[in-house]
Amino acid sequence: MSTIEDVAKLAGLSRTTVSRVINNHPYVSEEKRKLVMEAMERLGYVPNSSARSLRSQKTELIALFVPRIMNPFFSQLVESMEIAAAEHNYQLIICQTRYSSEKELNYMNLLKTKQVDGVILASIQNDWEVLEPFLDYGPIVLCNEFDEQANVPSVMLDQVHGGYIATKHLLEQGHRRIAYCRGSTRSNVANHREIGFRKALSEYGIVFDEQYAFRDTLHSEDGRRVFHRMLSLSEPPTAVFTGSDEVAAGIISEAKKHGCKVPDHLAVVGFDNQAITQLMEPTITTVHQPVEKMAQKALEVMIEKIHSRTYRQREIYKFPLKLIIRGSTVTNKLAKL
Amino acid sequence: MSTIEDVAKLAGLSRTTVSRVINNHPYVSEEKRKLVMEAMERLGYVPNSSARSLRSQKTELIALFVPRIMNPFFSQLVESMEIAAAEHNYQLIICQTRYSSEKELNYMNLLKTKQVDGVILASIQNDWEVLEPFLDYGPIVLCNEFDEQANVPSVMLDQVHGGYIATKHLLEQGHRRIAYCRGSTRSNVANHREIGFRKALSEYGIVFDEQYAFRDTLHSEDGRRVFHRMLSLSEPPTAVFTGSDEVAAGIISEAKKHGCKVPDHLAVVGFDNQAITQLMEPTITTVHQPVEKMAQKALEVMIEKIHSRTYRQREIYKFPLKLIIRGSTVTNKLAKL
DNA sequence: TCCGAATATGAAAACGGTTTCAAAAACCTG
DNA sequence: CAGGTTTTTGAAACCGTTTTCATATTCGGA
Repeated sequence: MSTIEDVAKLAGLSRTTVSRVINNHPYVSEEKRKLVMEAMERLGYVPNSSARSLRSQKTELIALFVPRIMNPFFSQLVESMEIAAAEHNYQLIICQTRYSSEKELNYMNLLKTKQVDGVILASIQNDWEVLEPFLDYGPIVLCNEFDEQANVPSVMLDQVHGGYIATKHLLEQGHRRIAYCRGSTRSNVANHREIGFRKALSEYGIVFDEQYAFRDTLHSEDGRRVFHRMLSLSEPPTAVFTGSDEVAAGIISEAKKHGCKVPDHLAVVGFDNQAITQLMEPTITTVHQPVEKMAQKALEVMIEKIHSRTYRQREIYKFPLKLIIRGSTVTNKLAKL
Repeated sequence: MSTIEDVAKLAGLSRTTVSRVINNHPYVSEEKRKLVMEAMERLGYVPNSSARSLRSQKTELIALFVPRIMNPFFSQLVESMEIAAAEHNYQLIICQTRYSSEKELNYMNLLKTKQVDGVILASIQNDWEVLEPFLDYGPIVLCNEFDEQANVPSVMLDQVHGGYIATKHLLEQGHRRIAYCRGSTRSNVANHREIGFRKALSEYGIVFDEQYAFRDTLHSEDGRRVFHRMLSLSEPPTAVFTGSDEVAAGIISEAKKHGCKVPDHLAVVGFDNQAITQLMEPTITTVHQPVEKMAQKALEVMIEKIHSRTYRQREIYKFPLKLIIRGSTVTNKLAKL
C-alpha cells in the first residue's frame, strides 16, 4: 500500500507537489505533473480517504434516513438519491429508523462524529427540538417529510393538494361516504394529506366522519383489515382514499375475495403510483409523486449547504402532485388502459 | 467542537488515558475513568471518526453492491443487510451498479481508497479476474450472486434446486410445454436456475426448447412482452417459469387482460415470494428465498474476514429454497388461500 | 524485605494526507 | 535594468485519534 510519500520519492518531488497534482491545484509545471502522474501509475497509488477527510474536514458521505427500505416509496427515494449522490461524487449511507426515535437519535451521531458531511431526513421520529442541536455539527435537509418548526431547508411535495385532488375526484364521481386511510400518526405528510382531504369534503359540505378514518395503515395487510372494518360499519363508505398504493392494493384484493366489486361497490384511490397500480385488476387510481426530482433537489440543496456552511435557514422547495385516474375509481373502459 | 486534547486537559490527564477510557482498555483506575467520563460529558465530546479510521485503519463501513434498489428482491436484501450491519455497529454504503461494469469498477475504488472495510457483492458485472486484484486492499464477499472462479466466501441459495422444484411442480400438474423466463444474461443465479429447470425437464424426458426461452426479463413490462411472444408461437406453452414475481405478475396481468385464464390456460410460477404474489388474482405460486438469513450470514462472514485479514479463501454457504404453491398453478380452492 | 509481575499513566510517534508559509525562479513593465 | 507580480516548489504544521514505549507505582510471594 503506497502513500503519497512513496509517490513523492519516486517522482523526486515533495508531498506538497504530489498533493497539488491529485487535487488539480494550479501552479504545477507540466513537466512535474507528468512525473507525478507516472509515479502514481507505477505504484498504483490511491489517496487514503480517512487521511483526506481528517485534514480537509469532509467525508463526501451523506446519510439518508428512511423508516424502512422495503416500502416501495422509500425504495424509489433511495434509488434516486443514490444516483444523484453518485453524480456529485458523494456516497450514501443508509439509515433505517424503523419508526423508532431512539434509532434515529442514534444514527444522528454520524453527524457528531463527522462520519458524514450531512443528513437528509426522509422520515422524522423525534421532535424538532431534539434534532435541532445536531445542526452544530453539520447540515440537515428534510426531504418529503417535514416539520413546521424546523429551521432547515425542506424539499417536499404539495401533499395538501395531493389529498385534495384525490378526494375531489371521488366526490366528482358522486361518492359522499368516503373513508380515509392515513399512514404514520406522527407524519406531517399524512397530516397535510388529511388537510387536503378535509378541504375537499368541506367544499361539498360534508363533515369529516371519524368512523371513516383509519390511522397507521402502512402495508397491504393493513388494507385487508381496513376493508373488514369498513364492511362492519352500519353505513359502509362507497369510496376510500389511502395513503399508499400497497394499502389500496390490500383493500382491493380483499374486496375482490369477498365479492365486493371495485369500483362499483367500492372506489379506491392509492398514492405513489407504484408498479402495482398497473398490475392489479382493476388498475389503481393514484397520485403520482415526482420522487426523482425531489431527491435530486434535496441532494443539490444538501451539497450547497455543505459548502456554504450555513445550516440554520428555513427554505421550502415544493413540487406538485398529479392525479392519475385508472380503473379503481371509474368504470370507463378507456381510463382502464 | 472539542477534541480528545480538550477532554484530557479538563480531566487533568493525558490523551492516552482518555483514549483508553473511550476504547474500554484495561489498566485505567476507576477514579481516572470517572474524571474522564465527566470531562467528556461536560464538553459533549465525541471522537472524530476520520481520525480514528486513519490511525486504526478501519472505517466500520461496508459497501453493498446491488444492480438497483427498486427491484424488490434487492430492496429486501438491502433492508436486511442494513439491519444486520447496524447490529454489529457497521454502516452500509449503497452502490447501485445499474448493470454497468464500469460503475461497478468505479465503486470498487471505495476499497482501494480505504473508504470501506469490505465489499459485499450481490451482483457481479465484471469477470472475476478483473475484481480479484482488489483483494489486495480488503475483503470481498459474494452474497446471492456468485462466480465459479471466485476465491472468496460466497453466501448463496440453492438456485439449481429452486429451478428444479418450481419446474417439477409444473410438470406434476401435467404441463409439458413449459416456457422459461430468466433474468440477466450474465447472472450465475439465473444460470443455476436454468440448470435446475433443464434437470426437471430431462427427468420427464423433455428436451429444452429454445423457442420457449426468454432472456433478460426483469420487470413486469418484460412479462407483458413475453406473454405476447408466447401467444404468437405455433404451439404456445401451457405453463411458464419466471425468474421473478414481477415478471410473473406482468404475464398474469397481460393474460387476464386478453382473456387468457390463469392457471387454466396458462400456469405461472414466480420467484422471490414478494408481497405482490398475495395481491394478484390469482395469487402467485413462487419460490421463497431466505433473504434475511442470507444477508445476516454474509455480514457475519464479512466481519470475520475483516478481522482475520485473510481474504483469498473460497468458502460456500448455501441456503435452501422453498416452493410455495398458490393459485397461479393450481385451481384447488384451498391452495388459493 | 526484596524482586518480579501486574497495574497505571504519559510522552511521543504514527496514521497519510492537505494547508500554510516562505522562498526561489520566471516574467513583466516602464 | 530595477522592482513588482506571477509561477513554481518544498518544509513544516496540522487534522485528531491510537499505539508504542518507557516509567512509576502497587502488589504478591518467597
